[in-house]
Amino acid sequence: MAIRVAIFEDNKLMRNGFEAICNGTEGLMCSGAFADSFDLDFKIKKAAPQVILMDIEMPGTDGIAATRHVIKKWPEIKILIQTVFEDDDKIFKAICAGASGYILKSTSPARLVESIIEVYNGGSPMSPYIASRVLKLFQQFAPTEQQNEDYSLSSREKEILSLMVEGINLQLIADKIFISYETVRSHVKRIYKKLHVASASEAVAKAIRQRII
Amino acid sequence: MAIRVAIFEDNKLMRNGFEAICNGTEGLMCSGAFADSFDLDFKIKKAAPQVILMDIEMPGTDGIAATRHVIKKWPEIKILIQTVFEDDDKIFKAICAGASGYILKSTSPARLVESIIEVYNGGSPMSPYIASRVLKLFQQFAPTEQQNEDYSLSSREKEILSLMVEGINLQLIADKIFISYETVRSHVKRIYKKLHVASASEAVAKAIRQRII
DNA sequence: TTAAAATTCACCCACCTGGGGTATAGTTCA
DNA sequence: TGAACTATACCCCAGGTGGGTGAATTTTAA
Repeated sequence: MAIRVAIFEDNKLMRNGFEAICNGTEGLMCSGAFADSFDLDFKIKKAAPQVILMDIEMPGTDGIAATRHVIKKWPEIKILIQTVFEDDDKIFKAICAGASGYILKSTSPARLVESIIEVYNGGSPMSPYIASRVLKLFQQFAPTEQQNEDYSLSSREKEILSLMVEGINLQLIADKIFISYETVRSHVKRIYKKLHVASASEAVAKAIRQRII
Repeated sequence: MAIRVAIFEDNKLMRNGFEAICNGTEGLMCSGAFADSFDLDFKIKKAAPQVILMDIEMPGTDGIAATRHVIKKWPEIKILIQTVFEDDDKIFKAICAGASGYILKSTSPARLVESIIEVYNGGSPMSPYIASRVLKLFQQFAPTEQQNEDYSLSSREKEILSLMVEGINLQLIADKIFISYETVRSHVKRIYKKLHVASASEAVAKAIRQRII
């Protein structure tokens, strides 16, 4: 029994190309090729796909919202995102929406077919670059058991750093923890030295990324 | 120039097998094959690898701790974990330790070679099952799908914001993207309005937390 | 108990920043 | 074809920030 694949892709050339690839491959068949996500439910019901090849940029709801919607309604359908976007935000949102794989438009037809079969079998094909971005993001968000490089901030310093992360300015921090403005500045300067940074932005970025606070 | 690969694997048969595969492949060479991670630094210095094929179960410090150590000391070395373990905890720890890829022992020699080349080129090969586990874990740990407000930053604004996140000051940003200092300031002010913030730290914090860039 | 941190406070100075303007050229879209 | 937006650029000004230095007091660790 061939795997039923639905295609959402607004570019006609690509859509036809994907359709041809699917139908030309043993074990795959295209059960629907659509240019937009209007009437999404109707299209899904009609195509009854097991795998969806989903473009992100599309008329109607974009591919990520469509993914979220489909996964919620038909959790058994596997969705393979295929797009030109390689920015972290898109990757992140697509994964959170429940996509099973994420490949770039530059992927070869052979690899595309492989990927469709892989998602169908429960795997998660990703283009190499995407995979490395996912790992990077993962490292960022993981509840760090990683021994955070020890900058040996004192507790007061940590306290002040976390207030800085809130975006509170130094004068207000002083008021908040009942010490003088100049003292706050002393602490801040020491924090910069310990973190090897030279500005509030850098300190904040480092604090958040490395969960120092 | 062949990619220098070091192998850490306690099973002699497998170690010899991997070594043979590397040396038998155009573009790869095994610059060291070790059964344990004792004297790790010495072994790394001796082999001077660009990619390490790392087993998890090993005498001495286990492969994950070894990964953590090597990445910290030689961040440019790419580490490809190869193991029989497919449990979430191991996967999770390996990624957090800084591994670039994670493949199973069941991987074919051809795929193994591909994977080594992929990590060397900055990609992150993962066995299909591992990849799907990573996505699952990712969904678990991802900061709760706060409906990412759309701040509709222009691409220039995003570019500048991301430079700010790097901690680069406005003058240097101007130099870097070849526009005047005052123009950068104009952009920055507009960014602040769009993000409803009033300082660089706040903007950076918001950008990182909500992955706006 | 003595040395080393941590915490507190102050002053100086140059420069950066945030907020307020204004203005022009180019693009896009209705 | 205008309106809206974007990118570019400049001005002013008050106040914030980063860096340096110095010093007193308390807490912690050796």
